[in-house]
Amino acid sequence: MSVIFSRECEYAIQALIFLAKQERNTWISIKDVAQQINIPQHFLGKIFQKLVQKGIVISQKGFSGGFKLTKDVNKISIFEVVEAIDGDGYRTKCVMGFPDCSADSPCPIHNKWKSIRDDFVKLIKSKKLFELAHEIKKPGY
Amino acid sequence: MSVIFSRECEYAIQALIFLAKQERNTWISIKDVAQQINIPQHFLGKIFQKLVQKGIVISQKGFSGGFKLTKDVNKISIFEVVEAIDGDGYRTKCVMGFPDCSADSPCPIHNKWKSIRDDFVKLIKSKKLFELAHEIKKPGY
DNA sequence: ATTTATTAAGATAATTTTGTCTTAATATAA
DNA sequence: TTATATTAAGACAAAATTATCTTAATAAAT
Ligand code: SF4
Ligand code: SF4
Repeated sequence: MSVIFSRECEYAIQALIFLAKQERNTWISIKDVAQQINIPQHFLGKIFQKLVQKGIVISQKGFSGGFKLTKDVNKISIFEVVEAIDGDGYRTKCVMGFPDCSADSPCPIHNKWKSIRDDFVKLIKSKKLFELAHEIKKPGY
Repeated sequence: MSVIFSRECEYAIQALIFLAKQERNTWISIKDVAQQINIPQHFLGKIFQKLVQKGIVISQKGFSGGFKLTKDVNKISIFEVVEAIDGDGYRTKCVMGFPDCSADSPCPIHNKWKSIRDDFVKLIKSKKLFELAHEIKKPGY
């Protein structure tokens, strides 16, 4: 199992960090991305389709087409990517899986959990692709 | 998708909180637990098998058999339950899914993430079934 | 125009997770 | 000793997630 994000979402983040490292205003093909960061090509294709729909990347069909980011790399946060792919479940649902609990009479872990969760959301909102692209050192990046 | 723990693990936590609410030293049947907290009976059966193997509950076959907690309710933490069912992946793997990253040269989110994660582990280590059983108010509990 | 490299999209498949069914073993009660 | 209620265990099934394959649409280069 993954930690918090789905596999799909993890791939999205990794792929966008890769895109953010490339020269701006050039079309990068799925094939390139998938090969370089070593994730399944066609699965990534579908992920990119979602990201196009959400306005995070733009696509160009045909010869020497591909994808590029719509906004500047310092305007796209991890949070945005997660919302686009996984939605908000990770920050709205009960961590112990209790259904129908809206914390009107919170259990002994709720408030602390909420604070931890909020810290996490703050973290991924603050971190932009820019920073990660700049600093991350992985094989192929 | 669940938040952090697998469904299986969420069920385990819920079931053990239920057990912790029952009178000590009485055998509680899977059927009772499953019906009361509204989770699949046979799935819960397998979960309890794992918990028996890990020494968190003890089982008694046959007529008027069932399960009960081995230790006292204030000695079993959520952390213990999670380790038994989900293992340690949630606190050891990369949150963005990068393989082969042991944070020797940490990326811009690693340290903050680590600190948040450690807070969470501390939280679930500190909360015992006792507290939750005592305070949680859910239908059927 | 034709070829080629690409995304888009849908069908299919594999894997993992979750859930159900069935039978055997076992312990109690009658 | 027989009937009954239970866990144990394994087979099976359904659903969700992840991954692959195929074809169509499209755009550029020749
Ligand atoms: S109060 Fe407790 S049980 Fe309810 S949603 Fe919050 S963490 Fe879950
Ligand atoms: S340093 Fe960054 S990429 Fe590496 S494990 Fe930590 S969070 Fe993941």
